[in-house]
Amino acid sequence: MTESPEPKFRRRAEDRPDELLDAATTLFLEQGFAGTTVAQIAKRAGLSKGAVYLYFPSKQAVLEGLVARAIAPMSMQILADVTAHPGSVREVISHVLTMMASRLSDPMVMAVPKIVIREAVAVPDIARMYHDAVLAHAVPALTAFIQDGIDRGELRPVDPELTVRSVMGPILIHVFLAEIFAVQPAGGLGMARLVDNHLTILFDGLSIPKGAP
Amino acid sequence: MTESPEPKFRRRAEDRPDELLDAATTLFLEQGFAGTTVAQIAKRAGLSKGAVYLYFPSKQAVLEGLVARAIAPMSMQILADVTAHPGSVREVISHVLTMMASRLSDPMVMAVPKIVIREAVAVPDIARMYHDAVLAHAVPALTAFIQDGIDRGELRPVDPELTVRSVMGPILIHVFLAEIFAVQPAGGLGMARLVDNHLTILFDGLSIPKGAP
Amino acid sequence: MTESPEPKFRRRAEDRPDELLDAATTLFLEQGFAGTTVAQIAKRAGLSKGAVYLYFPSKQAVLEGLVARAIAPMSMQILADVTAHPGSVREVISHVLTMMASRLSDPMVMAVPKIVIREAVAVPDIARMYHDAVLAHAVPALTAFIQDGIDRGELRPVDPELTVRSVMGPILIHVFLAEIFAVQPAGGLGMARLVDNHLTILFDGLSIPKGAP
Amino acid sequence: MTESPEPKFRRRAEDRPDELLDAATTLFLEQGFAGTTVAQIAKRAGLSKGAVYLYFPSKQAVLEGLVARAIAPMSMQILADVTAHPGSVREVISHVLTMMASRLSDPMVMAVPKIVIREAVAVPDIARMYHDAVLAHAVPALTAFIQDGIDRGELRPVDPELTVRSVMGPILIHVFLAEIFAVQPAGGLGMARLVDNHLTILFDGLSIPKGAP
DNA sequence: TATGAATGAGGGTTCATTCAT
DNA sequence: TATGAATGAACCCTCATTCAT
Repeated sequence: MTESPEPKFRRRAEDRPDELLDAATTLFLEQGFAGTTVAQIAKRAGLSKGAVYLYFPSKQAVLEGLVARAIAPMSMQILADVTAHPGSVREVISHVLTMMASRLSDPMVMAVPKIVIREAVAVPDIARMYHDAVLAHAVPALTAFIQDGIDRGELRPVDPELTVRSVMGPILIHVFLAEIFAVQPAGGLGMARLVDNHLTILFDGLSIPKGAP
Repeated sequence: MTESPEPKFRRRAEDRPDELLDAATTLFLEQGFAGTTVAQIAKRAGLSKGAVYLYFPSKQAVLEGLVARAIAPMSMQILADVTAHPGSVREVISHVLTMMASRLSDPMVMAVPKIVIREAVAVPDIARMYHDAVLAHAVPALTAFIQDGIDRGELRPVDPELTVRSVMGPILIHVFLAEIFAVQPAGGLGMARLVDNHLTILFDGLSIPKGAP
Repeated sequence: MTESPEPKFRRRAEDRPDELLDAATTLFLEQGFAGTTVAQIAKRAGLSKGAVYLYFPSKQAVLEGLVARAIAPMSMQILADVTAHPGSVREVISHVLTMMASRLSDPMVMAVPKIVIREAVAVPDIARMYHDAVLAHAVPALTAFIQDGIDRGELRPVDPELTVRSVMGPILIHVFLAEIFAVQPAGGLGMARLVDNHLTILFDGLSIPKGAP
Repeated sequence: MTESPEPKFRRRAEDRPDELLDAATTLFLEQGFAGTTVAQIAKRAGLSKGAVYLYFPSKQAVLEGLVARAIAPMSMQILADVTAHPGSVREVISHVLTMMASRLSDPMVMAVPKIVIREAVAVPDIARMYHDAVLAHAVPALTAFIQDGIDRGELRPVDPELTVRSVMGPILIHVFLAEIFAVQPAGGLGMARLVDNHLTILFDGLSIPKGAP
């Protein structure tokens, strides 16, 4: 085979879809789906406008593709975190939240859920994709995990399905407040401190124990 | 003939803006801002397209107007709830969350925050409006309230600012899961049960007290 | 009779058309016909938009009305100046040009011809109106007057019709250069100086007479 | 088959801008800028409406482009005519006026100044463009040329700046009378006769010399 | 594979004109 | 006579998509 092994200035065609998805993710995040033109995506990916249609049949397909690409690993991760519990409930949840917090701190990871939330109304497909691939797995897994903790006598006998909201909610709201409304605590995002504070409340409660001195 | 059956024109319509805002709220919610045309808004409000511009200088002004209209009462309510605390911290927070839960169950009340979250990226003005009018008041008020509880020895010495996330997060995430991804517990939305479950965890913690039999 | 004899704040209805025409003249001059809205005219005349249509059937009718109003006196004046010649050709033309120069220096007098020239292309009616009322009288009158001068031996045997251009052209171009392109001589408009200079050339020629010492 | 009969698309069309400018010139002339739609321009140039925006960012840019295109050669020509004077003042001016008259007789040449005069109010940019590119060069050049003639003793000691009006005015007014008001001498436009008549008056004056028999 | 000229439908906005009051 | 809310027809401009090369 005569062709140069590493052509510097020609990307390999099979990288193109990913490059387009990267470009689109950034742009959809910054400007919204409707506010982003195909030309902008193409330019940012270093292609011509027409070439985008060689890889995706429509602009909406780019959006769906970007969600699909992000979903797989995310779904895996959460399940892995929850399923493999090598310790007490508190230790596992502590680990899951810490992992989640660190991942959500990465703007590129946050990007896709934010886009999904924004565009779900107009493109119901992607809401369903996200639901089916992420939530439909993660929420039941967490629910089962909490049920397990109750069954084993580690946790108070709460409603496990509703308790999932208590476990995840504070972390998610923290991130959304910061991302959407730029509402941050005095000292910066401080995800570690947040997780700490949240875990204390989550397991020990806000109230000072009656019997304490 | 006692009254004209269908007046083609309505004159001196000082409630036209409100009718337009109602129409726009529904449509923005269902189709997004970009996906809604001025003609649709007009039609739903029973006007011609051009008449919209008698009341709002632009489509974006309709969006801003709709947010502005919703903001005032919302901001008042939250503050009123938090400021007037006629009981223990637990009682007040219980009351606040119950109120909030009941209000968020009303689709027309949820509509505006959902629209704001969706459109905040593309129209930063409305994110700022919402922040300034609602969050900038509510979050500090809650923070101060929690600090107060700590000072009075009712609450564990947590970080009050971060704790606000623990107080509100679960309720908000519950609603969002339901609204955006149609994720609901087995028995329906069940806001009352959610608040109950959350309050138990929030104040008493998930863990079963050590000293318990 | 109880009503006040001089109602201060109610203009008499018969003044309305003139007030509208005044307003329109200023606005058309500043912004062009297409660039002026009926609402602007109404506002400037102190009426409501709808009231304009009580006096003029259309926006274009306002334009035509404004031209018609200005045409009558202008046409009279020129004819009077030319027809009644109480002196030599040079004296009469000197007088006509001086009169014309002084009138053209008045912005409100210049306004209408400027508007006509601008809008004549799009609204052929007003070109014809202006032509019929002003030019169709003034040009032949001047032509006849020059022919007369030739017949009486006062003027060189030139083509009288073409000579009208030589008589009027310099003055008109001077004004247009100033009005449209803001091209003025060093010392300001200087209409008197222009007329002087022009008359000298017009009657004596630029060339220095051969027989002069 | 030697050639495709009617190519639906034309590619790599670097003369599209010129075709658009030609189309726009005709239409602006006939209907005015405001009275011409982008669709009309496109249709006349054989393009779709949207394609116009591939070549010009706005309708106004088309207007400016059309003026810019016409300005360059016009400015050059006038300067060349005036600067290179290979003869007496009378010979040069005779040549300049003849040239000018012949050029102004071409409707496509007259088109641009007419458009500029019409639209200068609404789009002040083009008045300035025209002034800077054409008048700011031509008027001073003519002024200097006349001053030169005076200095060399060929011309009467007139005001050279004002005299420019006397030189050019009659020709310009002749054209404008014809173009705008369809006022023509009995025998048609007759530019040659006009220039002749005007030159005689300009250099020798209307008056019959005193000393003549 | 890649380009970019070209299309054409559609949206926001303006405004002359009408009409109920 | 006077108002000004309301209409509806355009118009400018954008942009996803197509297609000849």
